[in-house]
Amino acid sequence: MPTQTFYNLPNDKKNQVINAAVDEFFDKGYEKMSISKMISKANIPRGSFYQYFVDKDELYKFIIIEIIGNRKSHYSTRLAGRTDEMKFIPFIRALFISGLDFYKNEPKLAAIATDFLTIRNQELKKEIEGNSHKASQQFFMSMIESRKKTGEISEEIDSEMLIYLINTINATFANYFLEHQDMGFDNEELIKYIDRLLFILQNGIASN
Amino acid sequence: MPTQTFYNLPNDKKNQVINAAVDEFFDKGYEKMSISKMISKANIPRGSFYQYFVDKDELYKFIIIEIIGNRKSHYSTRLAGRTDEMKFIPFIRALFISGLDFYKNEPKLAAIATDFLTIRNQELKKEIEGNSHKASQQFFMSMIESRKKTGEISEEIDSEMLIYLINTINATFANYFLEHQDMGFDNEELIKYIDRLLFILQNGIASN
DNA sequence: ATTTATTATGACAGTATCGTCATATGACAC
DNA sequence: GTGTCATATGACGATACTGTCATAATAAAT
Repeated sequence: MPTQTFYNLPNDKKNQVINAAVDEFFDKGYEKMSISKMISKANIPRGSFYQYFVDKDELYKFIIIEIIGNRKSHYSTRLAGRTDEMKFIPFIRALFISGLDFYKNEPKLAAIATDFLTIRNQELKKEIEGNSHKASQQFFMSMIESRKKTGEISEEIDSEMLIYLINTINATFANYFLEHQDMGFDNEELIKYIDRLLFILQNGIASN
Repeated sequence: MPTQTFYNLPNDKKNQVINAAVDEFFDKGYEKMSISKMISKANIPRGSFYQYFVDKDELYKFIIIEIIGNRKSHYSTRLAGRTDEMKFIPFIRALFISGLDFYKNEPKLAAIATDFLTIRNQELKKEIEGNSHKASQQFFMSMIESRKKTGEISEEIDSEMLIYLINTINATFANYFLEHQDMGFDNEELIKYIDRLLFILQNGIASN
């Protein structure tokens, strides 16, 4: 995380650094991202960077947790209120669609967030995931359990596996956009994809 | 791909190079893998390497396509014969299990193959995927279509989306092992996981 | 005006990697 | 034993990046 010095900076300068860092991480990914290049993009002297951050990992943590985390929660909190009333599939649908929104409006941040899922530095990854992972796991779990009681979800379903499946789908959806950015999907089409997927999730593949 | 010089090498030396390359790619992943380090592991002089391969990408292609591709097909051809008689879900089950086998018997190769799915060099990725991608897509497609005719799979299912879902699950299963290697799963437990997942795929989450 | 604390700056040493090239070695042919 | 391939070798220049440190600039305080 940044030093106090960084937080004390005038906003303009802070944003220069943040924007350059986001650009670099977006371009090169965590592994290949170079502090030297980001410094010259941000137009700050080398020494200054090391006054703001200990090293690349700290910069990365800052971008993922503070910058992306905050931006992301802005999208997902729209959902948070209404979860109790919602049925499960519509909730998942809303979740995926809010993911799409994030991707459309903040493509760079979304791409960095997706890249984060594949970084090889497991220690760093776990440190960044921290408790947020457990929290979201528990949130899903209690939601699924309650929907089992109302009969919406079959008791036979393995809850953990369902969570895993949903996260998986969510992650690869994001990946899919990354690799097909050129195709310029429109929103309607994307939502059709989601609905086709949710249909399978709801009904399974079997006839009747 | 390698030069003729490389293919002319005595097997021992060839294997030295292959093993060192596999080790390095396994350790560091495509992005961070260093030719210098692999050279010294393989105990060959720097100049020799450049007599065998143009650069890292060519070495990578060789490892993914020739080394891993061949090894992998060894596992999947066990399946290939019986696909006609099999029902869809048992086929997918067998597919996942053969994936597990590959992972258990060739963990390094499997990890490299998984890492390959996440490389950022899209051009290289597509070049390596080449036609094999299309071929497997078509194979699945015709299988699904035929199972729709027999009534095993509902006509309402979007075939393309189903393929996507299966590939997704397959890929993240592999990822899951990578990140939890320490846990030393036994085979039975793993197959239980697969069955729980397939149950969802078969029946959906809805009650009845 | 001096002192004190904070921040800025960029030259520098250290390290890692890359791809090349001139030269050496070996094997086989005539 | 001379010539001709094919292969081996490792020193080298080029490039890129990292983190540090001595020094300079700035602001605020007395």
